[in-house]
Amino acid sequence: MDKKTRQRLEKAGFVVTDTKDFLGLTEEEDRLIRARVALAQAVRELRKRRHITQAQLAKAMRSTQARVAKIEAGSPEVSVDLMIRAMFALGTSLEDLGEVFQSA
Amino acid sequence: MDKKTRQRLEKAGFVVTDTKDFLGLTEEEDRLIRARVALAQAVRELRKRRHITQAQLAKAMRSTQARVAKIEAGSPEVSVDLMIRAMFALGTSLEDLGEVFQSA
DNA sequence: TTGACTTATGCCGAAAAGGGCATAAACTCT
DNA sequence: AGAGTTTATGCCCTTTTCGGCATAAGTCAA
Repeated sequence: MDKKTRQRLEKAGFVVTDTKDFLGLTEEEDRLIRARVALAQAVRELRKRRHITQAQLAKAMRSTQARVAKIEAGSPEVSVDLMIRAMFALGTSLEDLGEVFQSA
Repeated sequence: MDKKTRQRLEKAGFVVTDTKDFLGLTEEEDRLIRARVALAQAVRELRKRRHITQAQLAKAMRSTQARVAKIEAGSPEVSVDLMIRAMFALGTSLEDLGEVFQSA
């Protein structure tokens, strides 16, 4: 949201905030969630770029299609470990994995 | 190990390899382990730089001293999630976290 | 050396995360 | 529209990971 829009909204009586403040997250929780969301997106984008289905990725990482769907959805019931395994199964280097966190 | 040393050893009949090949790890497994080791080291170094004990870090991240010891030991029974929580509790940014992976 | 402090290891029961499976929902192509 | 494919959800049971706790082992200063 740009500054002008924000000022216009605030003038109109709205309270403009971000998800972290709105949900009352600590800085640590916020970072963890941002990292998870970034990983989820990265997995989906990379998988699509490779032109493979969730089922194929699942096989490559010895998991299931259902799990991959949950990974990409950023479901809280999947661990960062599993997300990273997905990234590696897609051929991601440690270098590129690092960038995913940095872009979060 | 530098090239000269390696050649000397091979001439003497030794087989020089790395842990990945020796243990027969896949590329994915190797990357995951390297990432975990790098995280473990990063937690310990950062904690020491902050001059706090394992117990203090444990409290900050709502875990236990025993867990922190296992994190720093790179124990397979601790998840990457927990390691990352430790890094964040130590004040690490997403930017810096990314670098930890890249240096692995 | 002994006593405080810190770190390492092991065990337990509880909670989280995983795979397997079924099936619903969404999307594609003819 | 309907069949085929891909993705999303939910449930169950098993495995993994967790905190809590006790205690061993290591460190260091008095």
